[in-house]
Amino acid sequence: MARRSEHTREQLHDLALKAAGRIVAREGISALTARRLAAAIGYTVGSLYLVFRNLDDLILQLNAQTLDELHGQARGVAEKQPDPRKRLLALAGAYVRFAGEHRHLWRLVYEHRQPARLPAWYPERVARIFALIEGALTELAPARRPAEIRQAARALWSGVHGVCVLAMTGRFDDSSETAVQAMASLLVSNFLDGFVATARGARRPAARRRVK
Amino acid sequence: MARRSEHTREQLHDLALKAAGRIVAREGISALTARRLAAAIGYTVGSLYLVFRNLDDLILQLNAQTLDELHGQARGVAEKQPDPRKRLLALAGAYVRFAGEHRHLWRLVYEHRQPARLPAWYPERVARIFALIEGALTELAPARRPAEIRQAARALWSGVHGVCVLAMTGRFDDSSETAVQAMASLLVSNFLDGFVATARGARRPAARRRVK
DNA sequence: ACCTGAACACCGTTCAAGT
DNA sequence: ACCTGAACACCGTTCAAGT
Repeated sequence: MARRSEHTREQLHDLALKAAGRIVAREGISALTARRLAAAIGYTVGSLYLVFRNLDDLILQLNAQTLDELHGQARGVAEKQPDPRKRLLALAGAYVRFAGEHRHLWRLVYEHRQPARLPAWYPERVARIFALIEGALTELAPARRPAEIRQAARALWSGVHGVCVLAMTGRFDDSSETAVQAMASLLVSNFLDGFVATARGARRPAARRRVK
Repeated sequence: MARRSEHTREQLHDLALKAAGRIVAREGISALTARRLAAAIGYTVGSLYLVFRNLDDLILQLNAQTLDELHGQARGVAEKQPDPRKRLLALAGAYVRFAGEHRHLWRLVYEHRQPARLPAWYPERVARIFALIEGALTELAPARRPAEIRQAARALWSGVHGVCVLAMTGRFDDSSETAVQAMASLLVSNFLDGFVATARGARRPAARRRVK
């Protein structure tokens, strides 16, 4: 039939990406198939391959979109909180909330098998989110070297991420928002207590006052 | 052809499970297909459905096997370390090592979409591993209530898990064993410092000595 | 009773053919 | 030039038919 070009290449691209997001959000990751997506935008499978290299490419771009949205939310939260400790707790809360609200899209971000050669714009998206964490950690422990801050940001945020992963995949008996929020807060506050306490002097705090 | 019954039902079951483990370990999760697995054990697809309800059922049993192996390694490490703090660090190290050595099998454990009604023996497997963490945390902070210990164990281990997740899926610039081990150690030691410090008195340590 | 293998309803991806 | 839709080589799962 070869329909008249009702959309430019770019429009088709955006149309497909938006539809893909809707499908994943509403019906889960496995519902995203080439045929299903093509039907949703009123084209046939073949057309998708005119705009994307393959499904992996499409998913990567969808994930970038998700990361952008996450970054937007995180920045909004970070801007409202001048105290770095409270800011980190708020960021963890925002992360948990985001994962809960967009479970499938969020799962797709980290479950998707990355291609060997990631386009440069992808890690940049991840780095932008980590920058918020690093900023707060630097304010909290200004004496730390940049490399230490980097490592701490990654360790801490992996931790928060891990809490979400296990919660979202139903590995806890209680996976309610509040229970998960509490766990994330516990992890962050204990980590920060330790991180700040060891900022100066011995890498590990000296013997503590014994419980009487 | 209907081959003579060379194996009992049980032998066929074990044969398939072992072959599945080998395939996942060597060729990755996506290589595990019914046809591929059937060929590996010298039967046809149909036979698999005589022994397993479906592929999901098979994967669940494979994951239980993986969890058993992980538990074995963890217990071995735990027994050798009487000091609870060092034990937790050793356990984190063992977890990171296990994830690195059995990346695909380990990924399958937490990426596999769990059926709505898990058989009881599955969560028991997970609980056995958490018990090791809870034991060490109790020794470290005996004043804590069991519910707090439980929550802390989950928060901390989710954290260690998260470090592995991001490392294994190549989200860090440096995903070498030593780099990941360092991150896991950092997370655990800072968390424990915080956890022990706040065990008594204020939930958050009072103002600290200022850097001069 | 045990096992086969064809069948069904799907996949991702390609590409000659139509307009 | 744009888009189709059939084709290819796969999936998981079922089940009548063979021994």
